[in-house]
This record gives sequence, structure tokens and C-alpha cells, in this order.
Amino acid sequence: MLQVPFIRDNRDDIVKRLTIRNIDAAKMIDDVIVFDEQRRQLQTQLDNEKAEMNNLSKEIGNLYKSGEAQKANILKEKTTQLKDSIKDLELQLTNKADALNELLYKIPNVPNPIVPTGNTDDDNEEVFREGEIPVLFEGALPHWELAKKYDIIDFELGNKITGAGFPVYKGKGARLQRALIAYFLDKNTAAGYTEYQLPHLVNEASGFGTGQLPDKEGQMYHVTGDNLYLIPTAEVPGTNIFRNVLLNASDLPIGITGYTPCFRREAGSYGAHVRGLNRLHQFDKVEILRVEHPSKSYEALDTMVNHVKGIMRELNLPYRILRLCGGDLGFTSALTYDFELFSTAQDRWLEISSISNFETFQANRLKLRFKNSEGKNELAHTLNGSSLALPRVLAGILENCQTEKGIKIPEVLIPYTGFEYIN
RNA sequence: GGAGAAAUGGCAGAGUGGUCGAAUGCGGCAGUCUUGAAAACUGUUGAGGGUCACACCUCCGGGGGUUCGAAUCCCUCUUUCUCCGCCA
Repeated sequence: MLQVPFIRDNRDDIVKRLTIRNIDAAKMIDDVIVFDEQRRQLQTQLDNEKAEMNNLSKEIGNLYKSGEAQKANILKEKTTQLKDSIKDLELQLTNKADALNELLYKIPNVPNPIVPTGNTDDDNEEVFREGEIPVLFEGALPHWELAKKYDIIDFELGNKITGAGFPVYKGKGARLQRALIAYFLDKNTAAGYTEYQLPHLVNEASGFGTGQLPDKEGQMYHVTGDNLYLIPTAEVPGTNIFRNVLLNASDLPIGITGYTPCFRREAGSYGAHVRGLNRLHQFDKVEILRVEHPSKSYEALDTMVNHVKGIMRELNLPYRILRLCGGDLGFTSALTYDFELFSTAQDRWLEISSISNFETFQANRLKLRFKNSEGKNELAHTLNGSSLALPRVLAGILENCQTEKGIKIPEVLIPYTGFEYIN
């Protein structure tokens, strides 16, 4: 969420930059400024009355001590009225603050000026492309057929055990998935990220901290018995490590990585384009996450993009990088690069990573700050990205690396799989 | 799951109704001394709101209550520790 002082000082610029997202935020922004003004007025009034109350209380105490109970009782009567007034003001203030916050929750992050305008993913800007798109032999199959042919992923079994979107990986399929997880984690830790194993369920406060709650409640699985949520991404437990944290400038930058399963209800998704591994309710993902000094966060974003590039290069898979347009940009992000893998047998691009700079948007909600060089507490910048999402990478390997002899495992993974072919 | 104890500043730890945003120790920072460092000594050292700056207000695990007044009393939730039960 945006900071109110920032809104107050940059009203026009914010409204203008939010048009990149195709939203006219003028009314909301102006309301924020007005509500904040009113909130502050109420606060001042309340503070004054409380100060008066404090003084009266002190006086009463002194009077009792010097044995002047009579006088004290007279003062006590005065406090009754003041008490009511304070109670009333407190209520008004809470209401105003709630209204202000509700507005703030609705305002998305201000896009970086280089974010292209646009509505849909057609308007995303391709900034990089690499890797050769293989020409497949006659009779090449999409991954869901390959999964059946080599008996490595069983979608039906998942249906039986749980339901649609919960595939069962078997044999070399399971091993390949484990190999990818280990490989990604090794790459990330080699690049300086500290490996974490994080909880797969989070409480309400954490869901709120990263912005899934209250708005996207329907997207998460909710364990009502204990009021916990299954994580939709490691971003949620990972970023909440830093909720209500005050760091030293020397602690920055912080980089962490973690593998977790991810659970998404994906309500309303259906059809051919969600077939096979393309969209699941449960999938595995390795995430990287950084906390940065504000002056270094865009440099860090580039570093993260280059890091994932390096992985794709090693895997030798064709991919492209998109700069997301305003309409496609996530609510909390200021700038996002998506990695898409070309899935030859499906003849389409599959999103496998999304790397974003949230600037202070998450940090403000999380209260993640550091002591800057002036000794003041300042909000840090947060960033995160997938490195990488497993199922679509798996789909890409199956489809792009299929040969008439079977699936040829990319070189870098062979030490992890212990086999060269799935056949 | 049952019984009991506890939660205070970066840490440790006092404080059971007013003068407590909170003793004291450690740590941090600044200074004196020193060629430099250590030691010693002196000072300083939480967060949020508000203000041009002060004033002022709020915060002693979270929420609610009693009272003129709450770190202190009551209710409730959460967490931690000890004992018992269960268990990978």
C-alpha cells in the first residue's frame, strides 16, 4: 500500500502514472488526501482532550494525597463529560482511519515510468529472447500425452485421491521434479541466496502482510478449523519473515530462496489452455526473494533477471522475457518481468517466472524498515521472483526435449536425475 | 489434549493503582584519557502519530473491561516454559 505522505506530496504524478494501468485514480487519491486531513484533525482534537484528562487525573491524585477529597470529587464530575467526548472522538477516529485504509488497500502500486501502457498480455513488451526452438519429429506429442506414454505423471490418479489439478508424479517423473528443485536451489544458493524451509500454512496476519488478504481471499485454500491459509506462493511466508522488522542498513541486501509447494484455487479457470501441467491447484516452485536499499532495488531486479536467464541458458530451453504492461502488472508491483518458455508441442509460450520490484508497497504494509545513514527509519524495498515454477518447466522439457528415443534430459540435470533419458 | 507458570526497551531484568516511557546491568553511539586500542570515567541511546519546530497524544504479547487515573486489577485470545498424556 502507498504511503500517505507520498500521496500528499505527489498527487498529480501518481494519478498520471496510474493511468498506465488504465485506471483513473484521481477521485481515490483526492479522497485519501481529504480523509487523511480529517483523520489528523480528529487526532489532534482527541490528543488535546486526552491531555486535559491526564492533567485532571494528576490533579485529582494530588488532591487525594493532600487530603482534599472534597475538591477531588468536584474535579471527578468534570471528567465524566470529558470521558464521553473522548470515547466519541475515538470512535470517529477509528471510523475515519478504517475508511482511509480501505481506500489505500484499493490503490495499486504506482508503475515505474518504463512500464508500457496496455490492457492485456498482448500489450506486454518483449525485451529479450534466447534459445533455439527445436524442430520436432513427426508424431511429437504434448506433455500430457508424453506423461501417459512414459508413465511419469498420472492425472487420473490425482483426480481419484484429491481432485482435478493435483497430479501424481511417478518414477522418473518424480525424480526429474526432485532434480529440478535441487538444481534450482543449488543455483540460487550459489548466487548468494540463503536457503529456507518455510511453513506451508500461514495465518491471517501473514496473508494480509503480502496483500492476499482481504482482496484475494477466494484464491487461497482456507483451513477454517484453525483459520490458516495454504500458501499460494513462498512469497507469503518468505516475505512475512520481515513483517514488523527494523533492520540495520548493513543487513542489506538480504537474499533468500526456498522451495515450497503452492496451492491455488484458481476458481473459474477451465478449458484446453489449462490442460495437463499448464495450470494446477498444487504445484512446486522455488522462489527467490530480496530486501534491498531503495537506491539499489532496480539494480537488484536486473541481477535477478540475469540470474534466471543463466538458469534457462543452462537448461538450454527457448524462452523470452516480457516487460509486463500496466494492465497485466500485478497489484503490488511497480515493474515486472515475466519469463516465458516456448512449449513446442503446444506451440505456445508458458509463463515460468515472474520477477517484480514492489518498491515500498509491501514494506509499508509489512512495516519492514531499516535505519538509514541519517539514523532515520526508512521503508526497505522488496523484490521476488520464481526461480523457477516447476510444472511448466517440466512440461517444456518433456515437449522440447522429446526425441524418437525418448525424453533427453538436459545436461546440467543429469547429475541430479542419474539418468539421461526417460523412455 | 489435561494441570501449572510466564510474556516489560537490542538483550537481561526490576516494577502490583498516580510523580513510570518505565530502575539497574549488558550491548550500541559520542566524548575524556591513550601514539593507537583495551580498561576506566562522562554523556547519550525504543517506536508511531502530530508540529516549521516545540507542545501534546499513543504503545509494557493482542483485544476488551474496571477506575478520575492501569505495565500493575478483571475478562478473553495468542505465544513460551514446566509436568502429564499422545506421537513422526
